[in-house]
Amino acid sequence: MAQKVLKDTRQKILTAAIELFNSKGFTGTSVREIASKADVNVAHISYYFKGKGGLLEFLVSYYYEGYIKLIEDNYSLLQYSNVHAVLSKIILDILNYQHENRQLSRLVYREVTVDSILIREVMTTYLTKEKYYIKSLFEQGIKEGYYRKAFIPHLIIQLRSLLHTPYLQPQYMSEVLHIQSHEAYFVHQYYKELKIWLNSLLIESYSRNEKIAVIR
Amino acid sequence: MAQKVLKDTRQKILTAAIELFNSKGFTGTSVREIASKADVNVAHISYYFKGKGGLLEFLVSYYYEGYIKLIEDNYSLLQYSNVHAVLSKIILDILNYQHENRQLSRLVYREVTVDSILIREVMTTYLTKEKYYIKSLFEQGIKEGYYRKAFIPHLIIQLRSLLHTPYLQPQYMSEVLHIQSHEAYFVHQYYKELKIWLNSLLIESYSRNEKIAVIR
DNA sequence: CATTGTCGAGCGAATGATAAAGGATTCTTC
DNA sequence: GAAGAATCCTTTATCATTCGCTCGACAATG
Repeated sequence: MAQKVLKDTRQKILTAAIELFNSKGFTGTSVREIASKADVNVAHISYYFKGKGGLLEFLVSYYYEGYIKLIEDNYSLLQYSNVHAVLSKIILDILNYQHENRQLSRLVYREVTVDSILIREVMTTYLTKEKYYIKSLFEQGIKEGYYRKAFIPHLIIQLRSLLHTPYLQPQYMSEVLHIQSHEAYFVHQYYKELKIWLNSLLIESYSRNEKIAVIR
Repeated sequence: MAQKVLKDTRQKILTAAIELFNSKGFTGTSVREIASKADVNVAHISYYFKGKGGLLEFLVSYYYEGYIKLIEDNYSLLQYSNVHAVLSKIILDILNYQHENRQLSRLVYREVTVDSILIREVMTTYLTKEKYYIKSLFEQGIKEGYYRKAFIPHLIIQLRSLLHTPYLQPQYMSEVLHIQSHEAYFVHQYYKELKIWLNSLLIESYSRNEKIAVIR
């Protein structure tokens, strides 16, 4: 009877869980809190997600599915473009992806730092893929003479650090640095910074005349 | 009776707590686990630290006390040195500090990303100080013409990202990138990378002839 | 003796999970 | 389209654990 609810139960649980996991952490949130915030019966969480753990697993997988797809899509454009342009575009897309999924980003990046079986699985699937693509791009860039020689794993950790940290620490960004990282404008601003970092990898002759096109 | 125990109860609790908070997170660890691992009675935790929360508070404060002291000590050397040298030394010292307190670093950096009253206090005391010193150094560097003009808060978040992330994600470092960030050698290697980043802030004339001395 | 440290026991509250039963909806078959 | 079956969704109530914390007794120390 009555009108159909706008959000179905499943989606309401997800929304509430993201918000609570984001602000209180996974282990710091109880299923009753989630059910209460979602205005839903407690049993639904087990019904739809096989318990609290399954809920986190779903969220993490969902996040990294989109994250990896984004990288793969850009990587496949390599045949029509060049390494530097593709990397730039990946950086921009990841920033936007994080911006659109701010709460989810923070909780995923945080929970991924605890020791657990789930996390180990995530690393061997998604994060290994991420590494593969980024590594390939840097390798090609070096091979083709665009980028200076460097220890690639160190480049990867630097890139990841720079990309993720602002979205892992939004309260620090706003309350200490007074940067409103949740505003869309931040993405543009910060993207410029990361471009500078990426350009610093270019060998001098290329960085001078900007021979390499940039996708905008 | 018997011989005096090597570690006193208080210290045993701290050691166990660091290990458990590090691997399972604050809310993911119970006081009973800590007491059990420390081979100590549960009541001791409340007796010495006023409960589990007080234990975390102590650890976080302890960590940032050393962290800030390190920065302040270097900052005070500014009168005998120059901005670039001081910043380089701070980077190296922080890396070493994190290396010597690996488990504590990870747990502090993780717990600092959850919303809580404790964290808000930490930010307004320690992290504001950190920001003050780093900001001052960058400002002076720019004013004196060493560094290119830049938006300083963005420099700070970049520096912090690059410094902290490897110690926030040691499992990622080892299992995905195959970098043994827990070995002392990593500090030296990674320091070179951060020097490159810092040098990229130098304006061209300075970066070319390396006029500015580097503390080693 | 007074202070400090240690210990076991247990309190009340909260935790994650599920069984059982009923309701709602969809699908099958005629 | 109607009757019945099957599936899906929702609710209530409750289970067994585990949570953080503290009380009161006891031992060690100075």
